[in-house]
Amino acid sequence: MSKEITSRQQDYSQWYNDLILKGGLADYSAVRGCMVIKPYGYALWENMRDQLDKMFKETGHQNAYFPLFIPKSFLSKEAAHVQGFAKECAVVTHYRLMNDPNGGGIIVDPDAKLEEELIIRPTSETIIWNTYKTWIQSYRDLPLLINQWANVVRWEMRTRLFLRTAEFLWQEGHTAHATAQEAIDETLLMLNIYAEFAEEWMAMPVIKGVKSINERFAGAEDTYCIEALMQDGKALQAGTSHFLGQNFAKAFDVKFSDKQNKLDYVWATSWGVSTRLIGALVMAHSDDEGLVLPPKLAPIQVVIIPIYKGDEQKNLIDEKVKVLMITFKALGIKVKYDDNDNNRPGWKFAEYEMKGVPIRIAIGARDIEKNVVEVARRDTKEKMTVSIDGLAEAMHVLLNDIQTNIYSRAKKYRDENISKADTWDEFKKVLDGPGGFISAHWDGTAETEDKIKELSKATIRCIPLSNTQEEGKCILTGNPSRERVLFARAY
RNA sequence: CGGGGCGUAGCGUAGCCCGGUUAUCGCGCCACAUUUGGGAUGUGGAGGUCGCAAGUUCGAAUCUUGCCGCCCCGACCA
Repeated sequence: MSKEITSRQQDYSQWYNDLILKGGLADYSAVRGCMVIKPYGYALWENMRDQLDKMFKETGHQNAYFPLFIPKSFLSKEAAHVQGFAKECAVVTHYRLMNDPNGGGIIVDPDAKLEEELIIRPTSETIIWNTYKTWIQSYRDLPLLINQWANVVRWEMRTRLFLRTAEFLWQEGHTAHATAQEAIDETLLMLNIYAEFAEEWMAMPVIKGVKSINERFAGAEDTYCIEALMQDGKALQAGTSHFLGQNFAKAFDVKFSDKQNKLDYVWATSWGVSTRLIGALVMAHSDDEGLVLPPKLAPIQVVIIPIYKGDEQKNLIDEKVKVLMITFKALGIKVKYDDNDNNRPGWKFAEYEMKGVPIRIAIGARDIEKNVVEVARRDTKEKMTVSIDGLAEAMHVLLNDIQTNIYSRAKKYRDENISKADTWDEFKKVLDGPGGFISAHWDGTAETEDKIKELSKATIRCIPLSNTQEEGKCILTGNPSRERVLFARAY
């Protein structure tokens, strides 16, 4: 009983932290707001990254890499952009250290002050558009479809493991197009890729929508997003895709000649998802026993645990498992045989439950006699006896089944937690009760949105893309409204 | 930045109010043995700038002052 997890009901935040720390995904570090991603957590990120990368490449994007440092003057070229990020920038002012002449150890050399300060990128639009200026002259250079996998820094006041860290890993796509329509199509294409990834790989249902002006990315014309619902009834933005119009092209003077030799500014998009997705994944499926990972992303899909008395039995099991492992791997199943004898089976059972491994197989001498194994699935905690013949195929099917099951479970929860509210009282009642998404009328003004946020801490998560038009009255002001939007308290 | 909590071995803790042997206990770690179908047991062992600094005192984990760090809640945000 060395690793107790706080229950969700007792303290949801603590539960979340326990899962991350005790599940071996990450650790706190010596640096405020920055975490260490441990091998198991990083393996999960690699799986997510690899799949997304594949999807980006399938849609014609290429990877590139731009500098970590952004000259201060670049950031201020797009007015809205700098306003959005100025308050959370880490700034490099010097380039050298020296021994303190007063014996105080190492100090910053005052003579080594940079002429122009460098900002550690909070996002890379500016450095990238400064570069695109030199890459784009003609419509023949378009579209330019680039993605970058990188780390970025945002000096957040309050941080949380994976959900909001001062430094985080992400990908940022930055594309340039000849027409507005093409850029809008790209924005939506990437939004759909994010949604597909969230639903099919993370098994996490999301709502696609567009942000209100208040919630829009700094420098964008339109911000699209996917919004997911966590088990505590709070929403989480899982990915964003921005139509940037010609804002950055104008700020960085990026023009191209069209077929008629007419000069025009190019149209831009940017889109990103981050290690925050790991936080989303954790909160979407896990329970009080630990993580529950979707098979498609789990670093370990099947763990095999031997149960034996003495070397003779152990050897027998080893032989059997060796053959099984080959059949598992042939089907592309990520399997681990844990025959470490430091820990007994019971300990391992608990440990792999904590780590969210989708399937656990226990195999002992008496199983081999009967040509069976014990299979336990993490999502339902169900145990069953399965024949060794065709085991890999059966597990392959079961992994798919688990993937589908946790998706349906999450979707059922999500759907049950979308409520309609037509009055302020109803609205507050849901928020202070179960939470979740609230579909409500809003008069469309930023002032009202701010007021609602101030009064209820709920924000407009998005205006769903497939929204039905419907006459109604704003829940706060009673002013006329043409459609409902989704509110929630959010991470 | 405001509110709350915390800092003692890798982790979790007792001791602090009321200063006084060698700083408590559990987990983990190392060795050996017995074990292995839901977090094993025994025996032996290693491991400590009590967050940092100054002060009070014969004597400080304990009292005083200052500082630092972390976590949780809120404002900011992906």
